[in-house]
Amino acid sequence: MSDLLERLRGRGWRLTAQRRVVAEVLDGDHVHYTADEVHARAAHLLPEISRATVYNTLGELVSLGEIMEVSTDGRAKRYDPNAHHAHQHLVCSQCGTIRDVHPSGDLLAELPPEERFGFQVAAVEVTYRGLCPNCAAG
Amino acid sequence: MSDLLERLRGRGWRLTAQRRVVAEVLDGDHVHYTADEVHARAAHLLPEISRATVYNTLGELVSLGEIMEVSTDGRAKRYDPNAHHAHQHLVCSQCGTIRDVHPSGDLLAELPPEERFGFQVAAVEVTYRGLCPNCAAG
DNA sequence: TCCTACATTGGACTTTGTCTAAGTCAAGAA
DNA sequence: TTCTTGACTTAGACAAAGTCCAATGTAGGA
Repeated sequence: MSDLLERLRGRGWRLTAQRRVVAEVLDGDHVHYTADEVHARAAHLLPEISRATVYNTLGELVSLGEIMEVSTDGRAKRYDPNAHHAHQHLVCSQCGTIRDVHPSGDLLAELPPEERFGFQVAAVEVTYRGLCPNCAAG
Repeated sequence: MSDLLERLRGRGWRLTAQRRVVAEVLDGDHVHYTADEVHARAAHLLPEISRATVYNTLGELVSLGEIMEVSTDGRAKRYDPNAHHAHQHLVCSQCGTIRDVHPSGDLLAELPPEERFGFQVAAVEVTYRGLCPNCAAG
């Protein structure tokens, strides 16, 4: 994650305490927090940090390609720090747990030309849904 | 669509003017309205209809499996009346236009067992993103 | 026709996110 | 080190999308 801060400084990012704690909160591989969760965790490290700054910082990190926005439930967006490796998501329909997964095959190639309606198709997002082991057991 | 109303009555749905106009608005194949758009169009046919009723009715139609919720942009959910035929969505990243598409292959099968983490995977949602012909031309 | 359980209504409320004006501060210049 | 300046942060107002509730209305069976 210090890599991240270095990279961002290299791109002219002014390095503030607020941005540092947001980056720190997002450190870790299998984390998909909402903006509010990021704010709560950041506030634990830096109590005065404001919601607006968290939203701003998340937005910048998305623009810079350092994190990804994921909306799996039509409610709050979640932020996925694992942006440098292509992956898709597996979501528990009951508790909402999210896991990063790697389907086989070329998902983009599965949309035949006659189903593209002249679009220049650039990306594909896949969400698998089902019951996680915990919820299936309960 | 009168089929729909018959089916719902068969399931004990009380048939009110409000529900009738919501169903009427959703009639048509390639329509993906937001709740607000449904409300606006329903109000054109039945001016006193309230937002709460539109939300209630859409929610019931989703539960009954007659329409599908689609959230392609992290903002308002959209409602897809084409719920009886499996399909996925192709979305223009610029103007937001949505088309129903039919990828080849078995998308569910592309998630290998070792990538399922014990989940009972039941469904897969795919969103293709790109520029529609109009936006690509502009 | 009457009854009643189910449906509708409007408005308050919640959640998620955006915007703005005023104040603060990181980092380069001197 | 201190100064300067434009980028950054803040609190709170605002907006969009959706939920909830108590009061009222009504579809459809008896």
